[in-house]
Amino acid sequence: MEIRELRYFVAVAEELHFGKAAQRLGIAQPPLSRAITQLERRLGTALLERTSRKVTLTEAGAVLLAEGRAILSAVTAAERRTQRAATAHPSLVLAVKSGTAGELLAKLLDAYAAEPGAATVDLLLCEAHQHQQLLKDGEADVALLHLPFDSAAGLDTELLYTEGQVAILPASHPLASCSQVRLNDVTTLPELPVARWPGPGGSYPEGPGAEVRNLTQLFQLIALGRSTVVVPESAGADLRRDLAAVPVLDAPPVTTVIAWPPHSRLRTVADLIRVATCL
Amino acid sequence: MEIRELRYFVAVAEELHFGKAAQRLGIAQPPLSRAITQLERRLGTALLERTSRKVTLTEAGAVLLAEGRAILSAVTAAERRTQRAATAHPSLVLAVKSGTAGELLAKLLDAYAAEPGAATVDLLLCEAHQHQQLLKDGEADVALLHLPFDSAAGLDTELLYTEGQVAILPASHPLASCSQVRLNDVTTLPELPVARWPGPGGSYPEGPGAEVRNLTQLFQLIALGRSTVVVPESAGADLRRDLAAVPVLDAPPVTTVIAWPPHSRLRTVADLIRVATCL
DNA sequence: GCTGATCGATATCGCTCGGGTATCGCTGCA
DNA sequence: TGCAGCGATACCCGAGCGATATCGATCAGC
Repeated sequence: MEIRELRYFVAVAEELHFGKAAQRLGIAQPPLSRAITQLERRLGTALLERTSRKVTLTEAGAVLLAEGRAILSAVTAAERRTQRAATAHPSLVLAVKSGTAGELLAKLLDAYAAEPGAATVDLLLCEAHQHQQLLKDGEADVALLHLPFDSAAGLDTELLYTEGQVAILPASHPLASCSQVRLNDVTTLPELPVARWPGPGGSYPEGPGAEVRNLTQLFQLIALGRSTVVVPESAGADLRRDLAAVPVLDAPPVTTVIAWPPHSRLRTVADLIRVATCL
Repeated sequence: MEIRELRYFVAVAEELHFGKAAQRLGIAQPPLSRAITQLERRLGTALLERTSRKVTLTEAGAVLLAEGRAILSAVTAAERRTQRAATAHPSLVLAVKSGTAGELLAKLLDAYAAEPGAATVDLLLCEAHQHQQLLKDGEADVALLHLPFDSAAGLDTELLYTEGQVAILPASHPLASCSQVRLNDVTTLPELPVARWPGPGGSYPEGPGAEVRNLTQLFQLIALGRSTVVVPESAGADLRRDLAAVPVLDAPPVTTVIAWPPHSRLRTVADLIRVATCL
């Protein structure tokens, strides 16, 4: 199986249309048809059911689509990482969500900078849920992420920090004076619907709450008495005066982990991980 | 970058000899030289330093070797999994070390078999440290492994079971009557050197202890008063009469996890994981 | 029920490129 | 200094990839 064939197959499997896939690939349709047929012959199994009106994936095709996407990511990652390793002083790209525990990050960067032979660290600010793809595509070398919100599937991780969650409420709200609350107390307030974040696909889940993209927006809304949210303790530190943070007893703890692709052998990555776990 | 080029590069990088690599690949040396040169030109970076006497990897080459091996594994895995998905009733291959907690495994298999739409489960008995490669090569769909002994790098895992460790001693040994011991007490007995297991490479670490491959061999040795070992509690259950198990207070706990490749989308794997975590 | 549009498959051609053999040039060693 | 080992280069041939033209099947609309 060759990368070219895989790239072609993934295009067709995603478009479910030979013509459009060929256009996307910048080739004509007949060689695409032929390449897929040949791939099927090599594997000895049908990947697509085609009539002249509709193309659908077989079971085997669905499996190959998932594996193929991962392989294509790995290939672009390999190319990028190889090229970056060839530069004179390769920098280290650390992917973090904007809003990641500022103190931890500052301490980490300081401690690593003090290491002998430390590389320049480039921060790659990304949206939530994006870390994983950045690491798999080779755009980042290492990331800080928050379980269970972010997925660490297929990544190596080391635990850095565990914290509870707090509810952010308008300072004037009756619950704001409680010393602790339960999840149900805050998620079921009809006057303060819990805000919604974009999911992995970038689209918002259904619900009554407002759609927000970042903490500033969100805190504004809460201060206006229009919403509420449950966030990790560190995100609720240093609040505006008109907001209050109340520990939520039964919210799942949030774990900050440092994550990297499993076959990374860069000394700089290893150093950063060592420093991070010793903080 | 094409798979063919990657396969060629990995061969040369491993052999560090164009002639031998060409032989291993079943092609002549000149096209191999040319393919590597072309790969270097495409990536815009040198991968190998060559004189007419010696070939060495550059930094970039070392990175590409690591990434390339992973990609080649992923490709063979994709082929295998695609072909298996095409069979009428794909079975589920579960990789376990011989000696894996028998009771847990039996319960798991029983519970899964009771699931509606359960697939046949093929057990793939493997050596320690082999699981990971079996999953990455697509020979197994899911594995039971023991942290921190086995590495789960790049795999998704779910925790199943945590247990302490016990020292296995001859029943007649003075320590055998203690209710608990410390690691130091048993690992520093000059008359009973701790047995050695083969490492990830299949070779044995240095040390005074005997080399063993399985528990039966080992228990035999211990009964003869020639060795001792620290193993998870479950491996020390149902011992021969001439052996004793003593809890080791400060040995790290052993965690049995179920592990699977991160982009597995097989319903049968998902079912097995669900059953396993609900045991 | 016919007709045209849509879409994947097939036929055929030209050219690129991968693989082969022969040979060169460099290097370390006797 | 001559030889052996090894990678690079030169050159040739055939497989395979991509393009164009065309076919055949299926569905929509009148």
